[in-house]
Amino acid sequence: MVEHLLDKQGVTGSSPVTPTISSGRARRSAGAPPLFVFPAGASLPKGIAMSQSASSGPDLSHYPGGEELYRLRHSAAHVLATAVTELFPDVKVAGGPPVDGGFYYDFAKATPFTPEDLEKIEARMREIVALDQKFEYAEATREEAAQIWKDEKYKLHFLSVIPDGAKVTTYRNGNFLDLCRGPHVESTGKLKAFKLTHFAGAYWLGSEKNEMLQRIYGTAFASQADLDAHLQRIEESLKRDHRKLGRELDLFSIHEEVGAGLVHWHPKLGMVRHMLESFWKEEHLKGGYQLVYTPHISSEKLYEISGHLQNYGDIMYAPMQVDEQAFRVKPMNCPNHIMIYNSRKHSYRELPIRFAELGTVYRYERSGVLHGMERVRGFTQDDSHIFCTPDQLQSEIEGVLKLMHKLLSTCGYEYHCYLATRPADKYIGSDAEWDFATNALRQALETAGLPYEIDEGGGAFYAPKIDVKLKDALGREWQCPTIQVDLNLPKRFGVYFTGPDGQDHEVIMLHRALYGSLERFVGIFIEHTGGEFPVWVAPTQAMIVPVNPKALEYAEQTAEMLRAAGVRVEVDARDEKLGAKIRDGELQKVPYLIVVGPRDIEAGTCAPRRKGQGDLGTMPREQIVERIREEIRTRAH
RNA sequence: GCCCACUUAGCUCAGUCGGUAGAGCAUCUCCAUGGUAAGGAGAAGGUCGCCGGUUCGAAUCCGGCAGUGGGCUCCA
Repeated sequence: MVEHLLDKQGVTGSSPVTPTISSGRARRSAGAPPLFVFPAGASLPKGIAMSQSASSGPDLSHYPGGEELYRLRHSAAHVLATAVTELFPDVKVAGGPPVDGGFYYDFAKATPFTPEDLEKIEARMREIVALDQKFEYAEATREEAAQIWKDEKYKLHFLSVIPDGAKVTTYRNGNFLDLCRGPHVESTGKLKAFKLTHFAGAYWLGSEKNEMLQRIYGTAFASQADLDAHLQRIEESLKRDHRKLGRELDLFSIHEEVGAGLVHWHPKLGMVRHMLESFWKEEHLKGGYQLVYTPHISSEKLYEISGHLQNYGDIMYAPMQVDEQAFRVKPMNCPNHIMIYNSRKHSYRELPIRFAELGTVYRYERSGVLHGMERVRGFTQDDSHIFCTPDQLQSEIEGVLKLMHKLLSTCGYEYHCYLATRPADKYIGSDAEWDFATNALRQALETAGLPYEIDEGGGAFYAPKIDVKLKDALGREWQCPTIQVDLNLPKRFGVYFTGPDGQDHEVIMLHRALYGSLERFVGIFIEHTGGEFPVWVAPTQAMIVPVNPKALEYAEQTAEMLRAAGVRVEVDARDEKLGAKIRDGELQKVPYLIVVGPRDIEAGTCAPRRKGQGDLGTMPREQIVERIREEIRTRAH
């Protein structure tokens, strides 16, 4: 069996290799935990960590969908690799883990796969499933493994990173042998429902310094019904894509003539933004923030002092030469806020000082990362910098978390936090400073009772931070709120307060954005709501629909009642049939369509229809005015 | 930035073998006076993303650029 195996792998060396063969099932029943190999740098599903010890398998219970689904997808990845190596003998195999929602496998291939290749591969996979090949477990010595994969540089890399003392484990199905820690299903026949979904380039080991491999993505489920439901869900999600709704609801546009990643907000989305900004200002003023406004461009000198030019120069727009001085469009607001702070001396009695600005910044993001409103080149951060003493830091963070919760929960979000700690290699400041700042963030999270995950090494080079990521329609995460303790700028700019001792002390600077950027936040908000905005932000809150022109005057009168109550209301006076006006109102996702006709005129009634609920029946006009007013007042979602 | 794919009317899309372009919706005009998801008729609307090449002839084939989409990498 082993010889057969080696032959298929093209191993022709004279030294016989004899891995111990045992079935995965036998091995598990013997009490040994399942093992599996991830390519380093592969994006792992949340909660699944690469185990450092081969003797302790990872906890698969965190895998979304559970361990069984994990096995299924992991095995599907092997079947994919089996099919690919059979159809394309020249490919080199890299790695293929299950990921959230599916699996992938990476291959090195001289020419990229085509859509037709994908069909052939999937067809071959179905044949392999029909063959019901057993997944067979075997252990090998390092020398044996090195011999087996001597022509597979990617596998040799994975072999080289298996920790000393750990077992080298393999799984084989048919002619395909993989360096792998499992676990797998018993045989390929268990794969009842799978589908290859797409393919894309992916850097080897996730580093753009390395060559690009060809990655094929797929998904697998326990049953065809589950798979169909999954595909159906994706199809439904695509209908909530903010780029699609942006066109359909006339919300925003991006123009080639203007530039990629530069958003034009149309009137309706302008109203949504206005409402979110008003709410934001109201809450910030209540929270002791002071509004500031700063220039959009500044001398390049500012960014030399801040260090941004050195560290972020490649994302800044090129300089403009004015009066023999180089100016830059601002990529962040912090230096300007420091300028305001440093324009005079500050006593410890004044602290904390909280400057807030809806500050528009421009960053030259690489073209491949742009994504509708969610990743753009010009955006407005709901930015704030808090200058405080070390003693005040923790309570300030707590205050920020409280404010963040108010904004996010009002918009209808549930969220979870990441505590991003010091990066492994590049960072500034002392261990003591990092510990102090990181502990303050952690303590604040715990005081606030917010669950969080540690994002080890995910901090900025200048600061640990709390990040909150919100999901778009397809479940992709986007970083929105961020709270960062800045260990860098106070030193570079010399930001001090005068203490009770009459001496200058360095301030602690907290940098935070709670929506993150209005563009990204609103983009996700569109997807979160599916374009059905809560009444308090809806551009048009109510549409009066006269049954026929005879009811037009009564419709205007009804609109006036609502307007007087602070409701954004319009009258659909078009010469269309009622059914058509209802349909258009529904498609435009107006929260309240209020039908009025001859029957209502005498009784003073109307027939409102709530988006998502349908016809509410006939009621006095005063009643609907009150209902809508209340919904706006409470910012119901 | 990298890999792959795509770009035809305002929107969603057809367009065969290379022979100068089509539908539905939206828009405009007229007719229809209507109670909860599309009333009817007609008109107008396109330098087929841009630049170059091959060809008697290019939406169609080739190259470059731009933009968009899916990923990778990077980030609010």
